Amino acid sequence: MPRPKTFDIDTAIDGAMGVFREHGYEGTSAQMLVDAMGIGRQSLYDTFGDKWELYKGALRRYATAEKQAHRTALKSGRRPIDGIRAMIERVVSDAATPCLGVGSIAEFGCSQSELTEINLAADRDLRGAMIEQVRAAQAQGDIADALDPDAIATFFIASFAGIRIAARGGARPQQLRDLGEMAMRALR
Amino acid sequence: MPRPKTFDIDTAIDGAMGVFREHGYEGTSAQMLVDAMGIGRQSLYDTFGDKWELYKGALRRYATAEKQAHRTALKSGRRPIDGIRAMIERVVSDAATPCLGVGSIAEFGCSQSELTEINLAADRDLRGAMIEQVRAAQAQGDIADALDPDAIATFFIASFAGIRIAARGGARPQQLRDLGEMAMRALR
DNA sequence: GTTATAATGGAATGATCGTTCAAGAAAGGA
DNA sequence: TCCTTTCTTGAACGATCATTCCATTATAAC
Repeated sequence: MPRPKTFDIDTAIDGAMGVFREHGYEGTSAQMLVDAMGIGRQSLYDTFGDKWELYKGALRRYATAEKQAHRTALKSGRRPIDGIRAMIERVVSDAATPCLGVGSIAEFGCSQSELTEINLAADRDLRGAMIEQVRAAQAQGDIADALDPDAIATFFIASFAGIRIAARGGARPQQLRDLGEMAMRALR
Repeated sequence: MPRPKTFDIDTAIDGAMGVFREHGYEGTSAQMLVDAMGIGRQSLYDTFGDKWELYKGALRRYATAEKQAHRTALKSGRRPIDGIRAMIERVVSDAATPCLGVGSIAEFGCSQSELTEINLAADRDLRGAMIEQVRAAQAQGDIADALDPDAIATFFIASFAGIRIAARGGARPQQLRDLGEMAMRALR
């Protein structure tokens, strides 16, 4: 009978994710992946296929985790607007580590349909939760009724990308907090 | 006496810029550059040194051109707020083509000081013009006095990055226009 | 112990990378 | 005409790339 796997696949993917987040797809070599994942080169290819497949796996895992974190923050707090604020503040305080979603879009745009599909699926899910929350906040008078919830969701996602690019470009924490404040301000 | 140069250096750099904008630094090969620039490979290395030097040249040229375009839009219109709106609308309507500034930051972050310096220099210049314009708009009551002009400038720049990433991710023109509207709204 | 699989590490493959060498064609000033 | 330089082209270089082959060791179930 077979010897069971000893290393955890998700842990290995997390290692790959870290490298891809920092250096992008083209900027990452197989050797960097081997080092960061803590497994042998052959195990890498046996388990994940090739570099591209591994990148997709990392992006998939990142997207679902990030989406979940957003939703959790969104549902936190007593009032709907509190959840929205919590979501923004989480992005602000986590902006120091690069975002693989933004990275993949900056690097590939829409040219790789497999990536676009992954990003769009997470986007769609998250957008749904956002719209729901925005509607609730509007019902409580915390967000202007004139605003279209869908446009606000788009605005959130774009603002997050803006904050993350700002952070990657060297913005200081205070500036990032101000950006979060400005985003909140647009809702009134 | 020597034969004068036949190709225009800036035109060649523009060709390189187009490739770098679309594929990033690592995703661009020397052959792609030769094809896009319309010059021989040897001329490329004779004139520009190497790929990295060429990338810096392209970024430098892009940054100054972009900064200038921003300033021109900023100064247009009768009232200061009109200039601000024009600047935002220009970003919205040009968002279809990728931004080399955003691309360089997404790809390298702050790890390459030579790039950071180029981006920061343009940023500093542009920020100065923005602050001036914001103060004028505040004096006319078109932007809330409570807002710090410097924070608004940061917000503009981050919003532009957000809009451009959104566009690169496949956002439709209407969504981009909405993003511009939301950015304007945060100023009230 | 035997067997089947997991996993590692090193060497090798073929491709592509950025870059340079070498030679020739083109073009203006003398 | 003859220089001198520009520019192009193709071949070549060494390095690195992703990937695979191979031999070896380790560990579980039988």
